[in-house]
Amino acid sequence: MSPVKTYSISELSRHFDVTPRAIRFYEDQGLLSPERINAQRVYNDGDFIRLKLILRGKRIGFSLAELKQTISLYDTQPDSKAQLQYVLETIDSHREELLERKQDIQTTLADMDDVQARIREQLALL
Amino acid sequence: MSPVKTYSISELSRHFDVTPRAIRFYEDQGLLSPERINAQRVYNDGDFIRLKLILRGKRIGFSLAELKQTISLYDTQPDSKAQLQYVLETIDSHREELLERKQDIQTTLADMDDVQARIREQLALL
DNA sequence: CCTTACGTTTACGTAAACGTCAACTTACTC
DNA sequence: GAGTAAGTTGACGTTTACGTAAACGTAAGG
Repeated sequence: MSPVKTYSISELSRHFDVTPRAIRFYEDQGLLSPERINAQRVYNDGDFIRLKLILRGKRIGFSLAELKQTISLYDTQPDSKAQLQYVLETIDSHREELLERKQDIQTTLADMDDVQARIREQLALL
Repeated sequence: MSPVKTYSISELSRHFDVTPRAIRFYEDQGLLSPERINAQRVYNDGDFIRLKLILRGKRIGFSLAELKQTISLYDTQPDSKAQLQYVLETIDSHREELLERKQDIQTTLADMDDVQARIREQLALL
């Protein structure tokens, strides 16, 4: 009875500005597994979000293999205390990586400030 | 007369934890051009810094081709007003890209917070 | 019924960024 | 001067992430 919103591959393709080929490739790699109606792929909101996470992860610099790990980590429902603890720690280590990359970006932005400041001085002398 | 500090390829390799093969590859791609003494590569402080920028740029997610552009942009001394203006604008567009990637990281960090919070709730119920 | 749009699989191609020999020279060290 | 370490240039191999073309199925519109 619940009317579930669905998407075709071309709708996703347009929405996220990626080729259908790329979306199918993510499925090959085990990152997506949409339903099928007559061999036709039908994506739901869960798939939509997963694709969003994939593309964001890619922009950040993670490989598809890493993203597969991460997303399955977020997806699955671990039950044992040990499993939950493990997930917490894994996220912590990912967090450190992200903070390092963020620091790289900050440093680069600061470098850009320096370069631009020098150029503006040059311009002032003309 | 100025005693210029120099480095061998293996010194750079150890310092930055990259293989000599990678360093030579960056040279092939026009990102480095060390001096030669008897066909042996000799790197100076400028090369040292350039390599540092290359590796940081790679971590951020730029391709070697992009880095070549960017670094040559920072290196060369543009003279005309138009050139200086062009450099300013180019840096601005790079800055926007970096801010977007930084935002991606922030969003991901926030997602991680959410997931961890939910996991801690789960743990509290055990 | 024909076309057009959209989708499918299979398979080979490709660009980027190195890894991995191989075969050789150069530079110390004993 | 023989050995060892470090460096050099090809040249081919490899992984990742798709692109591209071929050949075909399906559903809707005129």
